[in-house]
Amino acid sequence: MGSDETFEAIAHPLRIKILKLLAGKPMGFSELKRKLGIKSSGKLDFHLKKLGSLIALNGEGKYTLTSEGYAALQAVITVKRYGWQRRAFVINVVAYVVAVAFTSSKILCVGAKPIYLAILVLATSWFAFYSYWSIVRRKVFKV
Amino acid sequence: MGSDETFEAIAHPLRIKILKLLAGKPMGFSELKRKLGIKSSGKLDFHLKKLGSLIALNGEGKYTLTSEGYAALQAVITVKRYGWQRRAFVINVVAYVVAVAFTSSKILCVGAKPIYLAILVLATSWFAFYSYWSIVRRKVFKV
DNA sequence: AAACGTAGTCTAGTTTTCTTGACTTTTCAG
DNA sequence: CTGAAAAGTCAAGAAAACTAGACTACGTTT
Repeated sequence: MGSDETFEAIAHPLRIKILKLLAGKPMGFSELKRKLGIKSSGKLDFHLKKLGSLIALNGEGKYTLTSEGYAALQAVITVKRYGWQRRAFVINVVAYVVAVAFTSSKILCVGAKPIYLAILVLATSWFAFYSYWSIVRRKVFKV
Repeated sequence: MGSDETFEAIAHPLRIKILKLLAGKPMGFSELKRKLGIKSSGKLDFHLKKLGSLIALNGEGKYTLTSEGYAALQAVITVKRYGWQRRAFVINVVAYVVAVAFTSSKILCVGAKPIYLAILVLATSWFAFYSYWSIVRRKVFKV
């Protein structure tokens, strides 16, 4: 499934709902129909087919998200929450902070002096500020 | 522009082409028409309007990408190249490695013993392996 | 056997999206 | 001033997306 088709697959609200429901747990045809509150079987059939390789049937004959479907849903949720651009920034900062915290704890374990921790904290602040500033300067975020 | 509308805006191949062209340089109406190889003005007009806040007119009356449009295009390109899921993984690992490299250099500057560097390298390997493994185990990537 | 629930398919019609082509308006060179 | 190119607008038709509801098939319950 190319990206064109993926974007098209999630361009309809009902299909996003389906992805969200299936992220909760695998479901059969009728259960989905009930949870979505739709009366027409044809309608559900139509949209399930549009979802293509984002969903699949498991051994018990229930619909599940494929890895592609799970990832597409994550993308929708992230974009809804942060917008397209903020995403990369948030992920980067969080990853850095986690990494530094982890590193700090390792360093402290072997009895390093607190100066190293201070340096890490300063480095983190600098990294966060610099990242933010460079993004602001490039006017990447909306105002 | 909400994410639903953004997904819809880029759900058509021609509109993705327009974004790509405008990423190259700002263009006027006729130049876009020529580059896209379409004869109908109405068609171009229609799709430009669908793109909504992803594009805007600059001072010279040429169409340009807004920050939102640029970000949407980046998303399309990234999805095309890596798929939905690999993206977050790649960003995280790269961010971690950069962060650790940066931290290492700071630590070495103040004359720390090489043991700290070794710990960082081990931690990095562990982080990379663990991330990869947890993703593989959850079958997030396609095979 | 009859009724019920699940899991759909199929068709026909509605709505929305997309495309065409004719038309307008502005700008700018000759 | 005139003609041509740029930059659109608009209405109408074609195409695609969407929906409703009837229909099938199969296994379970009564």
